[in-house]
Amino acid sequence: MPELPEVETVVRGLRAAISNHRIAHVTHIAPYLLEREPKLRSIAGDLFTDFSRRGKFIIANLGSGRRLLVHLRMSGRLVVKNKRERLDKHDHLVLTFAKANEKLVFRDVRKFGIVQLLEQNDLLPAELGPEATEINTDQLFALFQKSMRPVKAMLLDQTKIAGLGNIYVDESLHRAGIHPAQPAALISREQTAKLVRSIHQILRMAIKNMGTTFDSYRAADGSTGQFARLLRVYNNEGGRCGRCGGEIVKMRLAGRGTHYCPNCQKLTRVKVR
DNA sequence: ATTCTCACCTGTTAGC
DNA sequence: TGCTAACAGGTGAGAA
Repeated sequence: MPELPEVETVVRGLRAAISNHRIAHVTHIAPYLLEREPKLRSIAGDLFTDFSRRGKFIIANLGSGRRLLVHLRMSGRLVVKNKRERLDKHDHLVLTFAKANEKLVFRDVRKFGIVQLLEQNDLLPAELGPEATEINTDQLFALFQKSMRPVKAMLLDQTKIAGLGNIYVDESLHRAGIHPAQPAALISREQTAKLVRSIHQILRMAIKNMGTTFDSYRAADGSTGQFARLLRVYNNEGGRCGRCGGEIVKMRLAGRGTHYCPNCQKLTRVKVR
């Protein structure tokens, strides 16, 4: 569910709400979470100093020098609530704070999400490419040159470029006029430059709109993202293309539902321009 | 080495 | 109405 703009929005919300909050209690720990992270209880007494993001990982820096790492995967949520608010059956972890009247609740219907504690010198559990917000044409073009994989598969590969997911890949490719199945190595430098601009613009707008909520995604204060209404192709099968008036179609590619405009995103067998 | 498919888990929706 | 199958914002392991 959450991609870079959603995760960034959550991180900003956490930063504003619970920076410098000391964790008093760790409760309602779902057994599956404790199995994956046996040291989870040891964050009791520690301090949330600040929050950051790398790709789709939320990183909570702790006073002890450790980091609490959260990945929301498909259906995870990290929401700050009033201490007295009732829990849901999918709330799998609750942190309460020493002074404030709030609690931090991790909810995850599908249980794909990850909560992990990193010691001071531990690396992130995944190797990540450059941030999608920061990648430049040289970097992306060099990646593209090396592979004939569909460009969509390349953009979804977090080890190559970090932060994009299914929504923003489809939106970026549409804005750049590139077919999702276009072999990466057949994309020109000029097209790559346009794609980089598209990625940056889409992500900037999505962050400004607090991300995209269809269903489960929520910001740290529980609010929904407003970017869904600005999507051009994602979830818009049968709709009109904003660039040419053509019909948006949906296909399956890289194992994912893929939305595009066949009229302005054409496959080419050779490198053009 | 690279790339693809499936599995993970629960809920919702489309189709019969 | 009720059942079943397919699908959902992600990614890791194992197979090809």
